[in-house]
Amino acid sequence: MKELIAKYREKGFKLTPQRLAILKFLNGNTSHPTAEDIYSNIKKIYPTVSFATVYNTLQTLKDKNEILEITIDPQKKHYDPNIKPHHHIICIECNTIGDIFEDYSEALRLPDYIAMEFKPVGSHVDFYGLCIKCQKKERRKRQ
Amino acid sequence: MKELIAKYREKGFKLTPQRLAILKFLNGNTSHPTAEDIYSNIKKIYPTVSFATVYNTLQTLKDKNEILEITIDPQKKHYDPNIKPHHHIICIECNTIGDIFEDYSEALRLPDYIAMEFKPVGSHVDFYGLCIKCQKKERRKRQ
DNA sequence: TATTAAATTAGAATTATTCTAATTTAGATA
DNA sequence: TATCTAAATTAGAATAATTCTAATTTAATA
Ligand SMILES: [Mn+2]
Ligand SMILES: [Mn+2]
Ligand SMILES: [Zn+2]
Ligand SMILES: [Zn+2]
Repeated sequence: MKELIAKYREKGFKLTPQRLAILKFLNGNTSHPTAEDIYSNIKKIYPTVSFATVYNTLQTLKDKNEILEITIDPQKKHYDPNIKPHHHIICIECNTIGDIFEDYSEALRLPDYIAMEFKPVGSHVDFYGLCIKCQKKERRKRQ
Repeated sequence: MKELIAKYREKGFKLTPQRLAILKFLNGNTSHPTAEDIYSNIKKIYPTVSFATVYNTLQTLKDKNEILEITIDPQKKHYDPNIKPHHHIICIECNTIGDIFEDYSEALRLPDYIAMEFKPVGSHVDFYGLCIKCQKKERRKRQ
């Protein structure tokens, strides 16, 4: 907590209680929350917090490279405080997102022809699957 | 054109003029259009066409595995009539999407620990980059 | 303590997408 | 060919995610 405050103060963040609550919620969070998830969590502590604050804070954090915006879910954006390069797997039933810590960069060579069209700057692998919960539900349904 | 009609009639599509216009627009299209792109193109020929028709047709095509929905652009969905497995690169400036025809499946092995959480069913690589147009704009700006 | 740039807020606006319910029509059938 | 009907189309409303606005508050600084 102390370190969190120190870290963000160093980076020139103005540390309001709402922001701190958001930072605290995100810190070490591996659940890939949506803006709504963050909002409803913060609202428990600061009932008057607004969506604008959540979105503004997320934008600031994106700008300062403190979080990643994840686009694997077609319904909505998810946010990830883990900015170390990694990949994701999403459950095609319930949209739960899991982390994949593997370095595929060596294998993900682009074909030569693409250099005429794009200068690559990064990559990310979306895996699709069924989470255990949804596997169990499927099995139940089948019987 | 004849083949298009034959193909979709076989699959049990009811072939309305609006649908045919959509199918014709999508056929061989490598631009990864959005629903809006499709709508405004079809509107030129059928001025009374509605967004509902575009979305309904896209849904039907998805259900019958004739198109892919692409989630690489955080702003909106794009559609791809090329259903052969391939990957995409998106321009981080203008959102132009290009195709990457490379088979990375061999390299994209999931770590063992993930089997406890997910049963994988597929994967897709999102590449990020700058398209040539945007590279040129950047250069102009720098000078 | 006073100052002020930045953050917060409620609520409106925007944008993408989905839904609804009335109308039309493609394709099957007689 | 005329009739039938399930499926498709439509306008427009509804919903949901996100962004914007403009008034108010506040953290950090001097
Ligand atoms: Mn992650
Ligand atoms: Mn493609
Ligand atoms: Zn699941
Ligand atoms: Zn571009």
